[in-house]
Amino acid sequence: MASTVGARSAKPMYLQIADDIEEQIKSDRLAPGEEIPSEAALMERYGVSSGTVRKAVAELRTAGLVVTYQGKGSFVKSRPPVTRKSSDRFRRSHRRAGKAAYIAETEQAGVKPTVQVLSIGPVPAPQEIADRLGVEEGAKVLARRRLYFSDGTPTEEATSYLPWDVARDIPELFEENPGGGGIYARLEDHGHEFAEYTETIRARIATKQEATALRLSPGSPVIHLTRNAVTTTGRVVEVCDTIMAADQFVLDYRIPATD
Amino acid sequence: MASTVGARSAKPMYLQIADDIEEQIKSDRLAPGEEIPSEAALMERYGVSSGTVRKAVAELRTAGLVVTYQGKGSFVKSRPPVTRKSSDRFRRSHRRAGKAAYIAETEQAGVKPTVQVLSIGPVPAPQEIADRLGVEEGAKVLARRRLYFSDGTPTEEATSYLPWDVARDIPELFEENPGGGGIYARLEDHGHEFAEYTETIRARIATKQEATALRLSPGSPVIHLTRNAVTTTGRVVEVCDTIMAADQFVLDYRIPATD
DNA sequence: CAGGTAAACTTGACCAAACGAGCGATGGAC
DNA sequence: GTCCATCGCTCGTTTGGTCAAGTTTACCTG
Repeated sequence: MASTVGARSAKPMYLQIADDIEEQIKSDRLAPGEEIPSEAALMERYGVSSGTVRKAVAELRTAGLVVTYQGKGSFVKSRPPVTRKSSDRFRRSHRRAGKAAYIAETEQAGVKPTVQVLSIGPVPAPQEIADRLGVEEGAKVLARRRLYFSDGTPTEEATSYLPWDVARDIPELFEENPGGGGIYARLEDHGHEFAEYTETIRARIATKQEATALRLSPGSPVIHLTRNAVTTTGRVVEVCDTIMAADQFVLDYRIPATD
Repeated sequence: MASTVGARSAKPMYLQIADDIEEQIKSDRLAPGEEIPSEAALMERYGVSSGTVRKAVAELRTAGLVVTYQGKGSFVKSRPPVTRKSSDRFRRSHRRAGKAAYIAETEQAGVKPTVQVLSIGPVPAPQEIADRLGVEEGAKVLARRRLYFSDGTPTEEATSYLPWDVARDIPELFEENPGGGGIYARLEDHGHEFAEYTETIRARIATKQEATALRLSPGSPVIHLTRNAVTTTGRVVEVCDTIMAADQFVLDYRIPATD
């Protein structure tokens, strides 16, 4: 495979090299999981310095096309099955069938979902969470923090916050496995009938902590989704704060036409 | 302001310098729009080489905290008023009051919205659009491409696609200004009564073209939102494909609890 | 004062090199 | 066969530049 990059081109060398490799990835000449040429090989092939090939590889990382490991090399990112999160995942019928929302949503993606509970216990409510729950900032709330995996890859980190006066009456909420249908089923078992769920969506670049938790390259985008679970009395009995790897999810919503 | 960075620290110098500057930004010692020290000044202040300060500044760019112009310097990104897109923006009452959806949504953000029409005319329908409109790929559809600005800053690039047999009966759709209430009002005037809007949300890093159009730094995240406007007969009479600067928008959705 | 030009300043692309940290294969000792 | 040390390969951090491209400031002339 000869280099087709000319020194006379107006485009910077590092972009030309990145484009070449991107083209190979897009045309499957470099398959997902396959290693791209090492820095030394690229330096020789394109006749440029180490700094220039590093900048090219950094471009590919920024574009989300490769992932790099020190001492190993750079690999084409595999494109995982995408999970669609639709409104249907909160149907009571799923819960009655023993399925928590995350089970319902990953089933159609054909991936094996697992969940790792990171912590369960009382915390002081951060400002935004307190506002949403209608409690004082710093008030005691129950936090359930967990990491979701699809086919062994971490895709989502989520923390549910529940008002203490609601949580303390439901012992399953303090267990790693809250039982069939998840915590929403347990809340319903205790008389909290849901009227609606509101979701707030933001997107940004992952923080260092998030990138580590979700095994993302620095600079990767994440979706930040915050959900209120609202009962028929208008009370918010759970706020779920979620960070998701953006390339792993598609969110679907339906908005009825109203006057 | 003395440098507090020690050579014996385990953290790489470039990250320490980036953290220092980030701390100044976060504590408003460097205000939005203000210039951070030049590369030469940072080199002298921290006693490091140009490559190291450049790497530090690149970190800040990746984190979305600064924007850099060749020949000028690096500036703290201003944090613009955030526009919330909620379900309410599609209310018929807004349209009857002469407001298109984008007017309704920017009003509460206190920003001055403007729109620049980039092109209006027939195009062959791309695959995903064709699938959504229920036409053949490549079929003739009307495309209305525009750029939205808040307070003079581009925030969103949107293309509406309408089936040709629907569009050809509505002359206003071929004009830059389709009239009060926007194209949804014109579609309703012609008997297309809306039942619902479906929205599909993705997030990713902006392409080069998108970054240029929205004046974003390379590596900035965008929200990709695709909406179907569905009539009471179940027909999709418009697909709107939108790329939004992620830091400028918050999306709100309500999901009714159903069985 | 206004306009043009040159100099100074700033970032972008690129070079060449050194050393540290991490990974995996290989070979030798037990 | 297992374990450990060594070596070669790979990327991460850093140095110390040069030249190109863009912006701003200073100076000179009309």
